[in-house]
Amino acid sequence: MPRPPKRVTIADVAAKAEVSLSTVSRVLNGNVTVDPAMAERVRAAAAELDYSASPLARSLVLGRTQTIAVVVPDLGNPTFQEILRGLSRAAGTAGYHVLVADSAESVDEERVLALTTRRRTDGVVLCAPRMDDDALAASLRELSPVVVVNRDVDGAPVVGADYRSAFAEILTHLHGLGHRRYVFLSGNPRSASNAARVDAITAFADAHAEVEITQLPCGVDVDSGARVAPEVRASGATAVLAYNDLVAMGVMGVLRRDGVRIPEDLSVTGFDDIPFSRWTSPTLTTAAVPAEDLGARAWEAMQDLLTGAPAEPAAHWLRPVVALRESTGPAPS
Amino acid sequence: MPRPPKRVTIADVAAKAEVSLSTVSRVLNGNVTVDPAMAERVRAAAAELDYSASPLARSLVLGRTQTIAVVVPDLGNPTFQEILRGLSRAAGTAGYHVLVADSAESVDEERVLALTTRRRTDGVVLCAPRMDDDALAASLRELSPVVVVNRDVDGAPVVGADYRSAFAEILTHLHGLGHRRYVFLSGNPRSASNAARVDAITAFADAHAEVEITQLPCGVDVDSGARVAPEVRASGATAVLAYNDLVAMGVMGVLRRDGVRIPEDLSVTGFDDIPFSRWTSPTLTTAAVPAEDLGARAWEAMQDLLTGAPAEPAAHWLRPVVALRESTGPAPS
DNA sequence: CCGACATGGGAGAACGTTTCCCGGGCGGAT
DNA sequence: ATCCGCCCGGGAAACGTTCTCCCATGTCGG
Repeated sequence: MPRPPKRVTIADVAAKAEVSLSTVSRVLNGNVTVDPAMAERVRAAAAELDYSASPLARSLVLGRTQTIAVVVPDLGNPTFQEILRGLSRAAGTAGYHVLVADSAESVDEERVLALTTRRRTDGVVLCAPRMDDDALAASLRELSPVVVVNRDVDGAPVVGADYRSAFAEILTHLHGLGHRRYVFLSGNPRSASNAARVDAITAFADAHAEVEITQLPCGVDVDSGARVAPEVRASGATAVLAYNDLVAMGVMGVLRRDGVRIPEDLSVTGFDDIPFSRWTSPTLTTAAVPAEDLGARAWEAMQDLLTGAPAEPAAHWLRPVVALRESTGPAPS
Repeated sequence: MPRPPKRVTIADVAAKAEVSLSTVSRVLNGNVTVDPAMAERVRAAAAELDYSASPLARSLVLGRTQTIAVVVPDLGNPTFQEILRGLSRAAGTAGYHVLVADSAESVDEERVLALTTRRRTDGVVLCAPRMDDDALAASLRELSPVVVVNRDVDGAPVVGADYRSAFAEILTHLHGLGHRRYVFLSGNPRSASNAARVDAITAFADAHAEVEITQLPCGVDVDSGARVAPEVRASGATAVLAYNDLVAMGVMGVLRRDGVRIPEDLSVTGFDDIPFSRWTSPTLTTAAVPAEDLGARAWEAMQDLLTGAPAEPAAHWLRPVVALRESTGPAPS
């Protein structure tokens, strides 16, 4: 007898307990009062048959799936991973499941993924969406309820890190150390968090006529940082603003190998405060983005939407905290 | 008129195209031949109404959800993240969705998560399950189809990295450099990948009577490595086998600060070949675990199960490749 | 003692699909 | 020309729930 893969259904329980389907449902959901003896019989039967209601059928009739979708541009990105982690754990404790989709940085994929995953879930969290403002605005309507992470937009609750002000803080720190010539190693040009850094730079340059900030297209990983090291030296800048810690480490690695002293000859800053930044030599000045918190907050926003809580599509901007370490020092005279 | 959130259903399409529900379904699924004119009418109506079938209702009647679940002990772990990434992308291109669950290293959670997520999906991928052998064997039966990653077990396809032989290779490398006294900084005692390392060590010690290997309970992150640095120095070993790259970096950071020269005084090895290991000073000898590949392979195994392909519950062990770098050198005489 | 009302359980519709089963129409063969 | 068979499309069952309606029973008050 190989396998009767017949799942046990509510009808089986009803038959065993000698009651109607309705009663089984009532007992198991506990909404209304049922005769205690009967209820006990039902519970016993359910336990004996190891019955649990089919989530599918349940979802179909109830119109909710107890699941939310998360669309991420790249699951390999540590920041998104942490956001996902925070989100997943928060949602998990609330009894919700998480469907994750990796758009592989493709704008088209992102749109269709959001749409298709939305249909099997109760809501969507868009992580740093890459699509342009118009497409995003249009999407938000059909995706509702939807929460957006790390991108400023109207029409949905927003949760994000305030890269702009954290980056400004780093700039101010360097300025205070006497630096006047900076080079910024930029990341993904279409990402909002890159734009936020550029904003901070522009504002800073406008406010301080004496500073000169050049931008160098780079990338987001260690290898990218290593690659641009020669250009950094050639730039003549005294301070390097890396897009993130990985880039900073890449550039520092090569520079040190070439005999450049950090921070005596050149100051370097990172961003994200990944664990290693405490252990590089020199240790890295950077800003800690509360990514896991971000995920948890995103869940809260989603939960509010789901439970129809007071409609306040507000934006929550969490301020990264800047960690000053050894890789920044006074500008060489 | 705020919102008639009435979803467009197959009946709407049928009405608009003036055919029966059955015909709409037939046209849209394209299984059987339908009168071309009729089919065109149906397609036009569907397009106009922007109709797409409810995945829920579809799943209910079809008995499959086009979704698989992945249960992971900790989404914060870079290895699991990469596995998830590979898995997610592979499944995505095959039109499958991925439900992810973080068990937060809890054995109980792991079991119930696997069970509940299984019910809303077509199969489960268990990543490095923490539960004991008996519980796992029992679970496998009720979870089927199921694929297990990074843990050796009967009763399901297994995909994993061969930590054991890679670790053995590192040991052999150090032995060839003249090292005889080793200290191993162990990770999570209940994880299978830690056990694999211990296996390799035991076998190596058995085969080489002259070597002495002590174990030091440590952890899996940078801070843990930094913490045990004093004990490492006190041990008198000439080679340190860190559980992974993070630990290696932690311990190297503190040792170098204390004036220990690496590799002249002490050789250090890591594991995982995270991107930074190429950029630490000295660069780190380690082994590259093909985690993303692992995820892709896990999907392939699952797909075979799903499509009822030739039943070969084989185990695929991917061999990590060892990268010899600057952190290992001849034993001090 | 009878009627009114409360209470609790059963029957069945609904959720939105897919697919089985037939019936009807048409073409080919005898 | 008639019959047989084939093919296409419609009706309805099925998937496994929840929930609304309605009826039956029991109780209490007049």
